[in-house]
Amino acid sequence: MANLTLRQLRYFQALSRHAHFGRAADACAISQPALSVQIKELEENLGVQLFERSARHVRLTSFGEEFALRVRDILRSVDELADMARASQAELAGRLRIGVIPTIAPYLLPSLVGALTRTHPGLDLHIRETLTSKLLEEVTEGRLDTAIVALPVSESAFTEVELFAEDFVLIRPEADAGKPTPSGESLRKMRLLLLEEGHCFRDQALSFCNIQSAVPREGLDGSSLSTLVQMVGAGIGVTLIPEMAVPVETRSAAVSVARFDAPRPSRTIGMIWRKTSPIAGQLRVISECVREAGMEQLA
Amino acid sequence: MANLTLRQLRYFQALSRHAHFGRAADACAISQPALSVQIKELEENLGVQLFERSARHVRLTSFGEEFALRVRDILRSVDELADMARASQAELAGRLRIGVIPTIAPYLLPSLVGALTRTHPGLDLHIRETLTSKLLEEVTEGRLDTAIVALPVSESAFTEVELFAEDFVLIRPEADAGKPTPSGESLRKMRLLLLEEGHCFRDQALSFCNIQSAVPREGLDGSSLSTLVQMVGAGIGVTLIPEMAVPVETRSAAVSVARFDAPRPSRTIGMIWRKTSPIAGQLRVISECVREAGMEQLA
DNA sequence: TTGTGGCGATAATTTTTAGTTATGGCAAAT
DNA sequence: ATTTGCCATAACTAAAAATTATCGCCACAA
Repeated sequence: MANLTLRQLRYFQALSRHAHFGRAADACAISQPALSVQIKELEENLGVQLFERSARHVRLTSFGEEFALRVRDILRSVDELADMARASQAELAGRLRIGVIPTIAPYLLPSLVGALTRTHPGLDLHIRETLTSKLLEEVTEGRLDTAIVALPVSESAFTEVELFAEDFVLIRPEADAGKPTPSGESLRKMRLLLLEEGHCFRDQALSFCNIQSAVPREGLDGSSLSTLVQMVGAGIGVTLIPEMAVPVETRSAAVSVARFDAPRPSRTIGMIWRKTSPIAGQLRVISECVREAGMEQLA
Repeated sequence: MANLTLRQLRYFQALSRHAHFGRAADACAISQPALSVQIKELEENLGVQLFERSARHVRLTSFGEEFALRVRDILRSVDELADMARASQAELAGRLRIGVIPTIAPYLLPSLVGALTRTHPGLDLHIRETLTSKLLEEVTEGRLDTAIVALPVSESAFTEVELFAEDFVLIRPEADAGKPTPSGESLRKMRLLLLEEGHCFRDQALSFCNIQSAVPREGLDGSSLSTLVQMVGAGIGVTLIPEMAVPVETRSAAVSVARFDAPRPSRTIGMIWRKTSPIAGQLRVISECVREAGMEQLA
């Protein structure tokens, strides 16, 4: 016994509406025998007569009437599936899950979220801030659509796009303002305050100073750039922060900002997503928005 | 562009459950390429990617997840259609619309309804009592499944089954009890009370008396057998009623019952339905119940 | 009665769709 | 570098659904 098909249900609906095989077949754009056969098979599948045929009339049986009610709902639901798909096709709409590293998020998100919701009102933004390793894991698992991190990530499963480069700047106590800017190497002799293990920026900073991250250090780690800057203001030491954090973090702290001479330390910020992501196209558009938001912050 | 099919939705569901083409294909009892192709066509139909395929994983897209929810409901509804059909197959269940003529209904229905609901609890009985002409029309239009009427009806679109014959009896004032039973012909000279125009029993009675129904008569028509009997009790005249009505109608009236000698007047009661009725089989079973109920009344 | 016309069923055939097996390619793992 | 697992593609076969042609029934008219 063959299976129930949507086609049969559609033909059934046409016939129940027209109560005439010929006209129903026309409505379905098929020949009358094709309709007859499909209706017959439908009835055989169900083991129930749906229509009563007499020489003069075609009429739904009482079972057929009840059947028709349910079929109507089913066909409507099916058509809605297609509608739903079409609606979701509207570019840049629907849920978008972005992960951002902590040394970018506080400075980039305000303008980024504003820009995205303004230009793409259909977007349902979900933002998650955490360390790079977790972001990569979540993107891999499909729990995030994309992440904004420092490049390179070098995972072959990901597409990487570069967004912008940002320099590192030295934050010193206010009293040090105007003193010559030390080199990376000479930072090793100062009390350099860094983020906790796991932050990519910690490693980037250490690398600039040519320090092995394995070297044990006591009590000099902060959990955020903001904390580090406050510690500098309290005279505990000096720190490095990315350029983008400068306006926010130095606004209300008694510190001075020093920029390095070339070769200036810097990092590249980029966006990544799974190469297999179905919204790769949309993500590329999003990445342009992110770049603009970043450039604006850096200007 | 081809159409969405239930098959595709079923395959989609399997794949969304197994997240693996090979295993999902097994579950559907088809080969892996067949599944791949159908899923691909589904995605092309919708114009949306439902699954994200990477070398290691198959995963629903976020659209796919939403899609899956709806698909689940749709497939359940479709399966229910088949269930519904199967359930309706249980003989003698579901709605049954019976029409009955007024000169039978009050006497037959109590025992008939009791018997039917007792022996076939699945039945949803709808009973309508009206004149034969209306019953025939409603059966023809499919608004009734069957009707209990006096035969013959002689409509080629109907199946007729004879149920039982019932005699006509003469109802006279109590004072006439024991007097010789008059012949049909001699009734013409008495004040014969009859039902209104339209009742088949009126015509049957007139025919027994060899009276043309066209003959005008003044003020002697009653709207029910009960009224006629009451009128007889009041000394207004005599009347004929069918045998089946005797126990009920003469119980509390000051009248006498006289039965005719052969050839005794009688009529045949039967059941009719459209030859094309899908429940012809069930109706034949029902007709046996009706016959039994009738015989019981006549006993 | 005897056409006759409308209408649905059936038959024979073709076209379309779905499925099979065989094979390819790619990324991950050894 | 090679193997392995897994999905996609190709070529081909089987099954399903159309098409056209035709039949048969029944109501209605001549």
